[in-house]
Amino acid sequence: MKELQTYIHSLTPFSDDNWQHLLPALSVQHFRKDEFLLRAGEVCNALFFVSKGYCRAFYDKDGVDINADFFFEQDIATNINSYGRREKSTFSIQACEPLEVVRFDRDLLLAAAAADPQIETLGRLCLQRIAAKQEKHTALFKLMSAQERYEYLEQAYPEMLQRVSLSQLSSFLGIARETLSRIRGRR
Amino acid sequence: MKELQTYIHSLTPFSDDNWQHLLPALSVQHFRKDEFLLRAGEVCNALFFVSKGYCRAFYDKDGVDINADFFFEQDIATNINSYGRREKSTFSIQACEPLEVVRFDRDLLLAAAAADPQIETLGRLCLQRIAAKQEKHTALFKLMSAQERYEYLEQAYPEMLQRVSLSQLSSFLGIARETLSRIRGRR
DNA sequence: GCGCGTTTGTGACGATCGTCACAGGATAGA
DNA sequence: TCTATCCTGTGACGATCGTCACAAACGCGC
Repeated sequence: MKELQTYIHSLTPFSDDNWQHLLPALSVQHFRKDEFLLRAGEVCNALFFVSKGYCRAFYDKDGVDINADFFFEQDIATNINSYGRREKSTFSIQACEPLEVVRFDRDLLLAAAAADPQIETLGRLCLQRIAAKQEKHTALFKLMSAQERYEYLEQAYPEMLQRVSLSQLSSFLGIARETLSRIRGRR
Repeated sequence: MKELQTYIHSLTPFSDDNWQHLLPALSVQHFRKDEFLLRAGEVCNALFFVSKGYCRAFYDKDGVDINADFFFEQDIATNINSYGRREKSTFSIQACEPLEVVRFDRDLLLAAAAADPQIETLGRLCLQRIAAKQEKHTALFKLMSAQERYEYLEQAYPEMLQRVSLSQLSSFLGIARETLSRIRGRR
């Protein structure tokens, strides 16, 4: 919870009163490694603020995992298409380590936002972050080769390389595990 | 303006009163083909709702245009990273046809949203749309080969193939113009 | 320290895709 | 109608990357 408060204050002014309005929508949850926060096929009814550990979003492509995204401390994990449009999720979200999150329940959050505009603002700013992250990530694939994508990650998000295994990273970068191993080798 | 009203009503209930609050932030603008809505290096101070025509967002990679996105009628064009975080834009936005847009001025919009929560809600919903579009587009590159990406576009956004030239489409799909020509050829 | 499962490295080979070069079509303006 | 320009198709070739197979390294529990 403390981490969340810090995060919120970094985004927008937020009084105790605002916090009291928000609180009913929140719950702290714990997941063991490999447990699911969201399963493909379900409709996503929550945002998950990561306070400890990390998780991944991944597609199942013909029985093979393809990682869409990783969410570390202070990231917000969700499926926007599912959360926003009430569609079935096309990917799953799963803990990669013992995980602690603050869950934002969608219905309760909407009620809180209707009662307190500052919460609506917070929601908008979170979405801005999420959209910005996506915008950057998509650019990787348009502008860079496999090797360049890896090198970009190396300098822009070095912590990710420390925490995520090569096999998991490869599909996130859209390349084969073997290719990533070779890219890393020649340096 | 009419198109914008229809669009807004499709997102959220919006009274005349809300509209009056929003109006000062809006202006209708016209661009000739090839004119710029935003240039790389500038900070993005507006959202652009496309009412007629279409435009593109593109990166300059070593002097070559790489299309990041296309925005058609009822789309909202902007650079989220620049608009949200006040960073210099890494891409430009340019009219591909004679273009009519409704410009949302950032400062005036923030003021309007502070005065009227329903405008804040509208902003959140627009961002949700933008993020959802990005989420889907990124998935293309992780899950599909060049040919599959083209075929996906063919069935999911057939209008795009009608309006955008093959050369422009190719960089959007992350493939060479020649390759796209061949993909289209074998069918 | 030993064994077992998981992760990473490597070799061989083929498929896909990008690059360069050029030719044929389409389009618009004089 | 003629020409200049832009867009699209196509051939040849090489680079990159994926796939399959297997070996080496690592981590973890006993």
